[in-house]
Amino acid sequence: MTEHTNNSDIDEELVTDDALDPYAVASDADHVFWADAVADVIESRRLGGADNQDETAGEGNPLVIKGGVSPSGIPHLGHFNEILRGYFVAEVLRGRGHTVRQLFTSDDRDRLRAIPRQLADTDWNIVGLGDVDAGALGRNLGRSYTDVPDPFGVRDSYGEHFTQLLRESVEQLGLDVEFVSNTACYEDGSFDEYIETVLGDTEQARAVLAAYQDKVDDEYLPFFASCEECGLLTEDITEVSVDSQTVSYRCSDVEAGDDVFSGCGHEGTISIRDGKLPWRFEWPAQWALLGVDFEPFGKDHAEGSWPSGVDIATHVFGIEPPVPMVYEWFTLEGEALSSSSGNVVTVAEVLELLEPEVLYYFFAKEPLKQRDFSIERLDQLVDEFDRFEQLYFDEIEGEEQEKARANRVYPLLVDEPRKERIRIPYTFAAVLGMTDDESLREEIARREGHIPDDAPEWAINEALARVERAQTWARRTGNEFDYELKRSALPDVSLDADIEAALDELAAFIEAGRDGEEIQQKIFSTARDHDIDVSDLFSAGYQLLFDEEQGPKLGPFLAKLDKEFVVARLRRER
RNA sequence: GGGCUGGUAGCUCAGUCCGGCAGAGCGACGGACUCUUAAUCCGUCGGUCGCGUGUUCAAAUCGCGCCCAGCCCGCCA
Repeated sequence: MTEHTNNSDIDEELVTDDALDPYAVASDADHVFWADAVADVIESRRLGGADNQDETAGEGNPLVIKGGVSPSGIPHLGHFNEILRGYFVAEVLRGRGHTVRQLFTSDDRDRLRAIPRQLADTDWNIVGLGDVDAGALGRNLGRSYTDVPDPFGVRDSYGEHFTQLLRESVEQLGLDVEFVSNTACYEDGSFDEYIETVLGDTEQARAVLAAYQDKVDDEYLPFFASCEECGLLTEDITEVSVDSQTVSYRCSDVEAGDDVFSGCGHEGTISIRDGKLPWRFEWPAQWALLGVDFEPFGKDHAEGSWPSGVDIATHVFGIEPPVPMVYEWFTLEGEALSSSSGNVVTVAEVLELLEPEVLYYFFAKEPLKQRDFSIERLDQLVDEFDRFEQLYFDEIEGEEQEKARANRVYPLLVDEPRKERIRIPYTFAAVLGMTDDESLREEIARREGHIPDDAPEWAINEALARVERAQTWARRTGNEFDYELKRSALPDVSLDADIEAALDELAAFIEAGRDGEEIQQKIFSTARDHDIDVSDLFSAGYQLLFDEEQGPKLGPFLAKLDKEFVVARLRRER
């Protein structure tokens, strides 16, 4: 039981109901996977009620899972909580025989409140404000995202641009999610009846909301109008006519949080389809319109919006609120994800670094724990996933609980569990990434025992695809795996005379045509013959090839490169 | 003022709901592999489980009180 507020006006029965406690829903001792606990609550709450005989949600009456965000800027990893948390619950429910629709509302009638420092263009290039007409965006502050022009001049609006980018990420993840535009719902009249309900009994609306917001007084009218003259979403509603579905307004300044947006002073009358409900009413109206059964949301909504939403759903719209779930926010490299500040990582970027199933795995972890997504330490996440996968296939030992968890969750991460799949350890894949020669990559991976002799072709191809990703990771982070063959120019290296003599001998040996093992042997014997430390000779080789102190197993690597280049390089000629 | 999460090995974390020998991966160190790779295999080191207190035969785990860190809400969405 959680007290959301100490305001005595609030309906005690509602807020003490565990099924409506967004912190309690996902915690259940009987399940190893949180989504199972959530599904239990959804079944008992939304299907098993006394006035509902349906035990299974079928085609005609599916369960509805929703998420949603404002299209305020670059869609980043954190936004995918709204989709992937719901996805796992949807999959669990489908596994129990229910039909489930997964929806995502783009809250695109919200106001543009701040200009992000970074934007992404139509092709996902991250650009700064200097690359767009920032002044034009600034003049549109306070207007709906769908009333702000697309800064890249391609799509109909700012809102549509960023919604489309989000949709592209969803498609990349192979998810089946129906997008709903809030603006479209206003424009086509879908919200009419809910607006009429709110504006038709403003006494009731005020009475309910007043328990949560002190600014609600006897004059308060819960509606924003889009000014005909300047487009500002103004809150100064002077008159409401439910019968004619119009509101009159004065375009006054708007204070929204810390921001103030100047109104033009225009007075006019508009259709209710040209305005919007305040968020506190709009959210429950979405539940009512779309029949939402479950909705995950960030902890920012847990204390204000959610309890008031429950109250409004129940007492204003007369519906059951959906089953809720709070998720904690991710950080990126320890810092808050933020579109506006530009500390973001996109799904497209992440998928260049790891397989989709690893990203799914990240989102399958406990929702209430704060987690850091660290690109610097991405190898740890991938290793963890690989281990999880091996637990599922009984390839390694593990504690009972983690095995149970792997058995339950792993099948939800992949299209189809395939025991024959091959995973090259991520950091080793990064080592392989130092050469662009694909046959050499495969040969080294085979030699090191990462690819079995009887491996199917598809498994080899998928395993080697990780090499590209790990290479991208190494280059992006500039870490210790970020080295590449310095083929075009001789690195600036100073070597002792005895080392140089050994290199010359090695070059002559290689020039005669030798295989990898022979060369490897020769490195050791040459070092002995010249009475130098073996590691110094290896180091000299790595410096000449990579400008690094260390590298891959040298003999086989040299053998795979073109002989002419290797000989010349060892002789420090080019 | 309120809420959430975390503090367990050098690092990242599991275990806490339901009390029963303190765990994993990585790193480090040592060794093996005719060979000092960043591979593979074997092994070793490493923890007053944030602090205090209560309950208990038994506490990382339950109760109470603290400390530290991060985040959210306090009327924007």
